Amino acid sequence: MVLQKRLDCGFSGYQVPAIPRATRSARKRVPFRKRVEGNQISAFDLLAAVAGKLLLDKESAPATNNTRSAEDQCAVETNTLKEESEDGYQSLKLETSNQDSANAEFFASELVPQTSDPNYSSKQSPSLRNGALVATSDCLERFDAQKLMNGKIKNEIGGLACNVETGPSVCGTSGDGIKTVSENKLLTDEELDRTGKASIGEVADKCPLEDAVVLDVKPPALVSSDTSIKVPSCVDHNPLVSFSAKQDDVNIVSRDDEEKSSGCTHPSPLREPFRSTPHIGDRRIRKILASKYWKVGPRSKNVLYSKYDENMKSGYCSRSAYKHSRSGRNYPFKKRKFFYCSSESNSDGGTSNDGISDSTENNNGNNPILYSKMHRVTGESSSLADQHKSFNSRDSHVKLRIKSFRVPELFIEIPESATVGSLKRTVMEAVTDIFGDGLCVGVLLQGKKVKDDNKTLLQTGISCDNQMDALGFSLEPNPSHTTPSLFPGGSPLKIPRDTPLPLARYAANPGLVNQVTCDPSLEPHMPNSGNYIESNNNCASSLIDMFDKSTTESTALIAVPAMSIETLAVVPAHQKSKQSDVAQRRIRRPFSISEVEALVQAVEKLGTGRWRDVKLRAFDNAKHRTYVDLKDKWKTLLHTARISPQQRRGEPVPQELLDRVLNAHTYWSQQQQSPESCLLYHNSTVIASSLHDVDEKILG
DNA sequence: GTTAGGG
DNA sequence: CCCTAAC
Repeated sequence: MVLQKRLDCGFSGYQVPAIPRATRSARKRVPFRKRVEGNQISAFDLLAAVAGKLLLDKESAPATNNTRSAEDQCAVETNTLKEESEDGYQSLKLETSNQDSANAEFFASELVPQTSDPNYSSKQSPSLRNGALVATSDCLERFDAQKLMNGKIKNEIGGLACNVETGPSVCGTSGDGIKTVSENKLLTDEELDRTGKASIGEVADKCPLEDAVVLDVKPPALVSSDTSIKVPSCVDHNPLVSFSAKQDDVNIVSRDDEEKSSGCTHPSPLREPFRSTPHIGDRRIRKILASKYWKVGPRSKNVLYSKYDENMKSGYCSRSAYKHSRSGRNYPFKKRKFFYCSSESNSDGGTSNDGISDSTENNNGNNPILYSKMHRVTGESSSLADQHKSFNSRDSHVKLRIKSFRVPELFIEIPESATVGSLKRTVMEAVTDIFGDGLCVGVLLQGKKVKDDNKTLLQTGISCDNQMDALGFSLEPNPSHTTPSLFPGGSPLKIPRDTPLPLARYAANPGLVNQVTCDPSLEPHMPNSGNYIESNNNCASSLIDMFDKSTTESTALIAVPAMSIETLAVVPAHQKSKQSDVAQRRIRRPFSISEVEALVQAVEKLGTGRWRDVKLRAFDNAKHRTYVDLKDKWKTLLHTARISPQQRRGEPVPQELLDRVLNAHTYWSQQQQSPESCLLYHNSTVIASSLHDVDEKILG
């Protein structure tokens, strides 16, 4: 049979924007909308997702009206970089960045000390516990919700790690309006003007809370590299609110390759919103997202594998994730039904994720209006507020700038015959899956994960004086599923099984015929005529093994990690054991045509019932295929062969192979019953060709 | 450890 | 793919 040749592409990142080079050079802004319509892969979606994610936590941000001032409008710049990875694969790096730091800034708001009071925490959205990083970009505001929705954002997420670099530091006291020095001169007056127009109120109006609820929009995941987002510190996470900006306002700015250094992307999970502080950090930090290896479970025909970063291993994996992932794929953002500790958090208007608050010059966090609003909205307890206040007054701000987010490396294998469109869809799906549901941000200080969300930055050691290089951020799975640490007193680990967890499944579009697999280093392989699925298997297996390894070792799952390692660490022994008891379900790896070919050939020769031999003969090198798998596959092949083509799903198996399956099955069935019929059978011209090996063997 | 079959 | 009974 003819197998399609596949192309393997390694993606170290996605370049969001496909902004025309020329444009970029010119540093012009490209209307967001335009880009979207441009059928770009979704830079838009990606951005939206990212932005949304960062900005909102729908769950956590129920009702906030506040938004960031219009002034905060930010432009997202995109940078397209092409990289050549070591393995020779082409890597596409998608980076978006805000062009104007002045316009878009990503600030890390201080963490608000939280009380240990369980009640308190329960009220908060899980993500809120600490300072939230909220990044809101004006530009993103509007499109966000809808776009995001359209963007199919999925729940599960892998972890991303990013490093924060210290950017040009701007230190200011809380009182200072922190004005970021714009590195870019890109903004035009007009732009600036525009930016300034939107008022908070307007924004709020635009984004009614209800909408958010109704839509159940998930915070988009984010990711854009080099994107600086300014978020009012007081901004709620309410997606709607955040995205209230007009579309017009949203611009993608292409930026020159000036700052390519940033290859990082980082996500900021909204899940853990920080209570944004009115103050803005003094420093601007550039976060670099280190790409990790993400592993993606195969979906239907297409399989995307991404490497998961070791860091990510930290354990964001969960078996449950796998199962959930199936359902997780619904794009319409489902409202997350379950909140970790309390469902209240959802309704809690107070929730705000503010991790990074965007501050404009005005809002430095000092903006009284925003401030008050924030409190009101968040509904923080007075005590908390007080703490907050005091904290702020004496504390200097740490200003963080996220330079870029880097999408985890993904490897895609797709037939040459696949269309570009299918490739795009596949990639898009992979990306949306990854960012899909929410990401939470993990903070790493000098390589160590900062677990205590209640500690202040100061207490944690993150201060203006610190080397920001030591600060890193990682993307973690949605906290709502995992954030035990947030509830010191409670038992975090309850992960309700019945609760629909967002899953992440990186499945390729079902409609696609492409098979995406991993293997960067391998050349496209053709099935061998021999029984062995040689290189093919080897490659695949090696990759898979790698995946498996990382998965098991790290405990991190590809898709939706249920919890982080740390989380696990704090889990009670019994719970832990419980988890460990449940072996992780293996990732689904659809059989390729070449594998089917090999299987059929082996079975024709060896017969059914000798799966171990079949395994050794044809899949000895495919470590991930057990004889049970082969047996099961044969079973399904047989079933497939017996049903009408219309009823078949998945990557179509050549009829020829199916015919051989039926013939072999018939033949061997007869063999078992009456060995004598063997000869008779062999004479049959129908199977003769396919069974000639068998003949030889038998006859010989 | 394999096989076979249901889930 | 998982789980298990049966061998």
